[in-house]
Amino acid sequence: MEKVERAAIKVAQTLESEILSGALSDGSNLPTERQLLDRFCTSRTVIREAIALLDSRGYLITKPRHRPIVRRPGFDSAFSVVRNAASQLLTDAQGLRNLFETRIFMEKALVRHLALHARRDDIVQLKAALEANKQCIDNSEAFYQTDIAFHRVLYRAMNNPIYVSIHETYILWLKQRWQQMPDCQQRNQRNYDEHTLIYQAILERDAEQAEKIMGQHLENSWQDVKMTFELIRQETKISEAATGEASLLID
Amino acid sequence: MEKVERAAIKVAQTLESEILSGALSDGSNLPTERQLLDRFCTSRTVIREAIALLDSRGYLITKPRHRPIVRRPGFDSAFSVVRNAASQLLTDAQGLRNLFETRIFMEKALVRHLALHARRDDIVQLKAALEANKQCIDNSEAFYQTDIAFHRVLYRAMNNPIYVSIHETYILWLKQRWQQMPDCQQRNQRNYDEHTLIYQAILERDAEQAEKIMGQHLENSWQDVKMTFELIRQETKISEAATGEASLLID
DNA sequence: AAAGAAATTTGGTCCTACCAAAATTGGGCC
DNA sequence: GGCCCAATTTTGGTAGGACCAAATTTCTTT
Repeated sequence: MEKVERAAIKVAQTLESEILSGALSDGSNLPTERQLLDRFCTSRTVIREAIALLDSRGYLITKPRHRPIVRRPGFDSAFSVVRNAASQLLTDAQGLRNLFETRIFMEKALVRHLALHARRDDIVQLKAALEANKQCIDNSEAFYQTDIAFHRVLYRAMNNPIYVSIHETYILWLKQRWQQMPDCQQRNQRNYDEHTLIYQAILERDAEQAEKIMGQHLENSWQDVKMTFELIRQETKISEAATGEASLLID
Repeated sequence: MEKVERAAIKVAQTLESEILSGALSDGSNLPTERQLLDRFCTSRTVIREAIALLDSRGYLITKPRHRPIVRRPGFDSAFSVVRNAASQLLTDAQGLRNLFETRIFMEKALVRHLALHARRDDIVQLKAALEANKQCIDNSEAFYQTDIAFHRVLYRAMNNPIYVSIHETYILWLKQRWQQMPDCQQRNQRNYDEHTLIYQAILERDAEQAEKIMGQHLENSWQDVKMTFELIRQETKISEAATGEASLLID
């Protein structure tokens, strides 16, 4: 179509189609830059630019001094791109709340759906996840993992990989927040209890109840997240005050 | 933290923080590469790499032979990144269905929410969108726009910009499909009727009914989308057959 | 003051070179 | 033969210079 197309884009498109067609198989290494340079009869600049492009679109995963690894993109890679793009929005309290709100909305809808349409197997998995969750109440790290696993069952039950990717993205976004939360066995217990109530509501096919409990559950979680947020604000305030003093001294 | 960090990343981070702080104001041009080169005491290679990075993360919009334009990212830019990343998945029938399924799920949940919590203003906007929709039944292009506008009201009613971005992304993904649909006034009429039923259900605060109609509405839409998909498949089949004949002739 | 021509700047591409980190090779040892 | 460690080669990251065509700016002309 367009004759004036940047060279890197053409190379990237060629490689992209080879990745999609399987000529470059998933998980294998990309040829070295000098090999590609040779093959495409172009400069290393262009090759490296093309690699950067493919990386940004999720066709490759690159580590600083290593050969790029080919990755046939799925929905997860699509979402891995948003992760970076939105990362900055998570430092803003309102942005994070907006995001968390969509999660609440999503999971409320999920449990409603499950309460109405859960199959036997879904129930079994939920039960198992709940049990694993119970075993870890006294271990915050392990509890966090099983907590995630419990929620993941909800997404998985949709039988559509996109939901799983969405869940993983939420987790990734919230991970840094969780790492700043203090250990609190009481919180674990509360979360477990709420999980149990959700499970029971689904078991009893009570969509209203399931949705309601999930709403409460996640609003409670939000309070935890918000708390870490305010902790940080206090810290920065303190450090600002400190630098303020320093500047006074300088004056 | 890490002493072994790629130079381009450091430059990108510096520029990123300047964009976020407003030192580089939204809409303004980035300094020329040579100016940046001078400022950061590094090679043009690194500068260009940093620019590519910022571009891929939505902090800049670049046109081939022009200065990059600074863009303070919002949720929409975050989603604009997914648009590219997922575009290839839309050529796969299963991928598109998975995507459409999430839209159905989302909008069913939206109308349920609206039926339960719509405020007077939301109703007014829905009514207006519906009326505009009605006026365009005989004009597919205009109908398409008002159709989108009607659904957009649902997302907007959540008072959270993320929902709007999600909607825009769905629209963008499906746009190319719609462009391949044949004009069909009958289809417009059907869609309008369904919109009306949804509106009425919300008006009557009948969440179940609203959700049900929305489900039917979007499943019908899916049939339209799917149809365009099969049209393409037939065409490629035909062209393949043609090339097959050609090769026979060559033999 | 507006329009057009000339000069300058800038982005895209190419090349060469260097260094440190990986990958590969080659021994030497068990 | 198989395994581990050192020497060697290859490779990715960065620097810096060069060239061209497209953009931009400056200057001239009307």
